Amino acid sequence: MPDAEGHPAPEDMELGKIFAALADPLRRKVVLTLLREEGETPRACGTFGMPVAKATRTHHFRVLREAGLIFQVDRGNGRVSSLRRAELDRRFPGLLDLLMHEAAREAAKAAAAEAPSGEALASAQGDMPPKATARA
Amino acid sequence: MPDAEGHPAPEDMELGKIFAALADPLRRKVVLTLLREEGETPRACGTFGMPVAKATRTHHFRVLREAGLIFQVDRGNGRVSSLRRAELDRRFPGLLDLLMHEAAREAAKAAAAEAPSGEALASAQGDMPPKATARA
DNA sequence: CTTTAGGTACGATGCAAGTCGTACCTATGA
DNA sequence: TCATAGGTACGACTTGCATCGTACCTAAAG
Repeated sequence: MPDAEGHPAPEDMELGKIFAALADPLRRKVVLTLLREEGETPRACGTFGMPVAKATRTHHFRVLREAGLIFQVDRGNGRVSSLRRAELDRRFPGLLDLLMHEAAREAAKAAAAEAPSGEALASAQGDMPPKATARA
Repeated sequence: MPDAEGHPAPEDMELGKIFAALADPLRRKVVLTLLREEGETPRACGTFGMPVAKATRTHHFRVLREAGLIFQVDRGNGRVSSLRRAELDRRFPGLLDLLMHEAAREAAKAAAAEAPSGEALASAQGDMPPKATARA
């Protein structure tokens, strides 16, 4: 049962909603960013560089929140979002690793596209060790 | 690059399409069925018990095929579908485990709803060992 | 060869999702 | 106090998705 702010309890999270939320590339990027910056100073909602209007941004964050992926809390003026990592790892083990794995793969592919050294290209085609060698 | 029948190569599979395909409960059920019956005699398309019309079934199978989740091949009269398990395990490691884990959880939850023995109910709330104790 | 069963193609429809503009609310800061 | 920045609520629009009926195709069965 969700709380007043619309955060579902782990046992109420639905895989269908999780998948639907992560099907959108913008929302996937937000989760990835949160995943990478875990432990750092929490980000404000509008600092993710989403190329959409304010209202659309609110919509995307609501989808992420109601699916159970992120936790939002008011902080003075704005509102900060954080990944519900521990709960997600329990409820959907392997989900976040899947996202990280794909992000690493895409980063390697992008690197190979700019510096086609053959070696990087080959590793971009298959699977790769969890080592993100992004270049930008 | 997809082949003539619309099967994408592993390196062309997109996580967004995979998530979008698996966001639908009917399609998720098909993948789960294929996953459970791996190695058995291949199923025909229409034997999955989908409560939809023929045209709708074709649509769902096309989404699964074009996402890269299933492989379809004509066999005489009908057409049989099989899970692209090896390729999926390489390209998206943990994805199928995630589906199996959730299926086991839902099976345990359904069992607890009919036989509330307390023990099964407690295991249905948290995580559980990969042991599907479905009852129907 | 005709029938029949399994699937696809095409077009139509209803609904949900992504997008935006505008108005409104709430803290912070001048 | 007033202005401003960060977010939400609401309504509207557009696109895509799930659904279906119908027509058509192909192979097995008779």
